[in-house]
Amino acid sequence: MLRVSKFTDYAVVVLSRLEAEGGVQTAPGLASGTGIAEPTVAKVLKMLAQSGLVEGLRGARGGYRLLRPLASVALSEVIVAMDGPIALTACVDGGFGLCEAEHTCPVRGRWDPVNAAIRGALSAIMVSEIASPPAAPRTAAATPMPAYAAE
Amino acid sequence: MLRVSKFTDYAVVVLSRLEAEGGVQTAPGLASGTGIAEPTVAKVLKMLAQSGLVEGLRGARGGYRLLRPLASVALSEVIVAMDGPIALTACVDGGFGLCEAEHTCPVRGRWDPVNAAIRGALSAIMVSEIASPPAAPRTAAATPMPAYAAE
DNA sequence: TCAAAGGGGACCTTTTGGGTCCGGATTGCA
DNA sequence: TGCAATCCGGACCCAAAAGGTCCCCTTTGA
Repeated sequence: MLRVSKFTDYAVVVLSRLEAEGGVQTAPGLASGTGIAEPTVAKVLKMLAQSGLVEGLRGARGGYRLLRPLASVALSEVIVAMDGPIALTACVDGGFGLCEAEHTCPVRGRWDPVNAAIRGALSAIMVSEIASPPAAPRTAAATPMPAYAAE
Repeated sequence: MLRVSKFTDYAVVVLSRLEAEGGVQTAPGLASGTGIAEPTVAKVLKMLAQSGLVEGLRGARGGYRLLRPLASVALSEVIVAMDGPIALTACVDGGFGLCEAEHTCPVRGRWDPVNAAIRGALSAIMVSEIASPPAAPRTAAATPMPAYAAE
């Protein structure tokens, strides 16, 4: 249903905890602090480290450290780190040979502006805006939300 | 990976075909015209009919008819019709009792502005913009697209 | 030298998306 | 009046991906 993976959700929670505590935190410590199972937290942190959002420090007294303040980390970066590149359809930017109805498909390549719009929207939101519990009251729903049939 | 279902893709193709041909089209006819398997097309059309985007005419000489021009149908409507409501996370607008770490989770309810932003972006794009093959050249990438690591 | 921690996989389980099929209801046409 | 075409609403099944766990190796401070 057009949703991000749970890992993205976890990542935001873990990042939030990392910034709240400050300094170097261990994976088990973050697990108990967030209530997420430890192996899962470890996996999330590994992925975040590979994307350069956190830094892993090995050895005894090691742990993970935030590399950038969450106010400068766009939500899209976290999503890309956890879920891979943001593309709403399988036909991304004109790949060939994958779609059998390639010659008849009138939609080829036309999803690009849609992807761009989504990326833009997610790049405008910083992780700190959804992570900080006692944060400044953000103007909720800056974008006009049309009235959908709430299923 | 933050993508819509194939059904949404199919729906856009079918709607496009429906508008291109005009009048009443049968499900088998649309299937052969689009290259999509017939049962799948039928399923897509059923869902579109339930959402009021097309109308099903029963009996012999029946078929499906477009109810509104695609230029007035927002892409978000199609996505909602096929994939259900647009909500990036499971915790939608403060549901209770589902998340075990409910009391410790610092992110509760804070995804709402994100959802709103996505909805807004998808509501601004009309189906005709991605459906029509010889359409007017739309200003691609109206939103600044940050440079991601293309995986 | 040892223990605490991250690194990088392989592996398994569950969910769900994607697709097919069937019987029933409706309606135009011969 | 019967028949055939067509939509309607499910149930059902399969495969792929997500979600989660575990193991062993490397690194490093005490």
